[in-house]
Amino acid sequence: MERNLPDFALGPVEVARGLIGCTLLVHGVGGKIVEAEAYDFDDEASHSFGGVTARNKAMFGPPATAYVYLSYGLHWCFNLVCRPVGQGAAVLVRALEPTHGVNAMEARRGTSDLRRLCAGPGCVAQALGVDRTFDGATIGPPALELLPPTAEPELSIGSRIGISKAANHPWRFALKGSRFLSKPVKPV
DNA sequence: CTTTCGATGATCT
DNA sequence: GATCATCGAAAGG
Repeated sequence: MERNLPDFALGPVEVARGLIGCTLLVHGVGGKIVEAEAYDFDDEASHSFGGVTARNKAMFGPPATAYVYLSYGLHWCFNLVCRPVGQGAAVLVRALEPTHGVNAMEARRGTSDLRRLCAGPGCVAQALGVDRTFDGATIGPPALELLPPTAEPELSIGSRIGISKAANHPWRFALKGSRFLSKPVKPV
């Protein structure tokens, strides 16, 4: 059964689920998405909660564009914008299984530990060379490519991590059994 | 294996 | 002035 890219006409929870198993490439470098979290438009934990600001305005742009922000003053984090249009819903890409351009990623990350190369949102952005210049960018070659899964992924589902508000929603999705996750998914 | 903590700066109140 | 969708090193079991 052939799988497709997630339908960005759907909300962030469906898109986050659908992104697992897709391949994300930035200028040809990246890997298979094994972990993603949904941030909805009416979600207290979402940067969009409370309306448009200078930082989050890309979240309110068209679906299938990027929202990139600086976390803790140190780490870039990469999101994909979803419907509803103009409401600020997005999916945070949290971990990849490295497949393309491993040498480049090792150089950027300063490690050759394959397992930790893209294990966490800050690590993903660093490995792929993502920074503020990608904020608001539209998905499409050559800079930003998203390829569909080659097989039906089996999922693990858990609560989002690293947040203090609205932490109870089961909006963290992962490829079951992957050893490239930022953290294990707690059993339901 | 786990928990704790410092780095570091933009953002928002 | 407080918070923060993080990371990695260090210390403890």
